[in-house]
Amino acid sequence: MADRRSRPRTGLTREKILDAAIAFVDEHGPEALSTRRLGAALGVEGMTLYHYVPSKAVLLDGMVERLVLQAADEAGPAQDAPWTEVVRDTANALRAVLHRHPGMLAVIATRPVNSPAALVLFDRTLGRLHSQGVPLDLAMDVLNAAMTFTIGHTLAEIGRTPGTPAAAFESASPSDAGPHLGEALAVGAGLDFERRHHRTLAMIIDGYAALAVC
Amino acid sequence: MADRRSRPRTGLTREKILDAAIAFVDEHGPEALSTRRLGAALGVEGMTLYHYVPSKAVLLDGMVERLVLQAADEAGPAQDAPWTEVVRDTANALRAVLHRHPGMLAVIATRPVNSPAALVLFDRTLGRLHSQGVPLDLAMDVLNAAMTFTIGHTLAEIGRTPGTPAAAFESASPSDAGPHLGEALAVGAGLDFERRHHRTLAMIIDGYAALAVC
DNA sequence: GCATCGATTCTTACGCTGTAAGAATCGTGA
DNA sequence: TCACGATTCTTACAGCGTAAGAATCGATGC
Repeated sequence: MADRRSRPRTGLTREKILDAAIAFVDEHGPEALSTRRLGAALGVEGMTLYHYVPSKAVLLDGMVERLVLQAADEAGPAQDAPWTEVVRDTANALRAVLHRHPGMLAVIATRPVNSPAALVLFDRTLGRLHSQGVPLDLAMDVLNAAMTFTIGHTLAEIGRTPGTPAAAFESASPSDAGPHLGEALAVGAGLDFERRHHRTLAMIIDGYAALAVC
Repeated sequence: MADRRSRPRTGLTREKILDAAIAFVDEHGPEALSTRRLGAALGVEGMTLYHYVPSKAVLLDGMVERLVLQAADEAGPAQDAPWTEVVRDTANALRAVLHRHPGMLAVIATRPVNSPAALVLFDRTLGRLHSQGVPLDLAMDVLNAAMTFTIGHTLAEIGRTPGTPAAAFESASPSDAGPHLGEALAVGAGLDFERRHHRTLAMIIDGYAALAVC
């Protein structure tokens, strides 16, 4: 354990940098993230970060991976739950994490999740479904559908441009939205995103459950 | 019609700029789009664009709006089709447009679609569903679900980082992907994205159709 | 034809970005 | 104590978005 000759002077770590970067984009938006500003938030010059992370692209990938791992932890260790619950939990955990880190949505949407850790997680979930008799191709499809729907839905729910924190339709007043949309908004339709997500997710899962039985 | 005293010297137009910008991101990726480079592609200095578009943010919004209008045109004028067909056509048209302009995916995912034109279109589709007896809140939900799923699904399908044109799992060889994912890929599962999109979309639509009947 | 005017384009400049290269600094093992 | 290596900072460069103003061009009024 003495392979490191000297210790960091400020306790800086790749993980600390990634977490600080996630906190930073949550507070200031992804477009405000720069090496110099992130360094300043960590009490360090911008170039110092390059000793821990080779480039900004890798930094962003690391942030995404951190979120994916967090979502996986959250999905809970209900190892023997029926696969429909597994899929539902996974999607809900992803949604919860994205809600807790709204600044990361634009990042995760713009960047493929190809990190080894993410693949391992995906594979593990795939295995859970397969062990319960779900054919592999259906397992791939229902997982992919649940995740992609969740990301798309959360994208529509949480404002996407950093300056526009409101959801897609909340910012539109009923007056300028057109007759039908205006009426729907006046009734309050389309604003309970959690309920809508839950309902559509159930349709997807039920649909694949019916396929898996046949 | 003589309110304009002088004519543009290179035939430049807001629309031409937006189309050139879309073509540019399709070819070089969204991160390569800069005012100077886009100007060069149009045979003009970068600052010239600011005479037609007030900022890069507005430029990006305009590009997204152009795509939305294009998708609406594509959905076809089957005015009296059953609402399930309307939803399906709308989602498929969106998917087709996104496929034709892969560089725009990151842009459209990062930017809310709040333009007046987009709202008018959404309202019109909402009205089509409502006139066939679909309650407004269900119409909102099924449209939102179909669109968000389509965007999320296409995000997962088409590589997201500009340097990574491959789909999410195509780049992962079966060997390093884990046992189950590896087996699934070896069988070729999860690669026919069009079929998968179509199938899950049908589940969503059918699910809401069942709700609308009750 | 010529002058004029306004629309269009270009030039310059500023602070910001990511990051390459190398110098400076500090904690630790010998 | 000394030297080494890990860590941090300094400097520099090209490119970014864009503010401000100068230059240029085409159509119009005389």
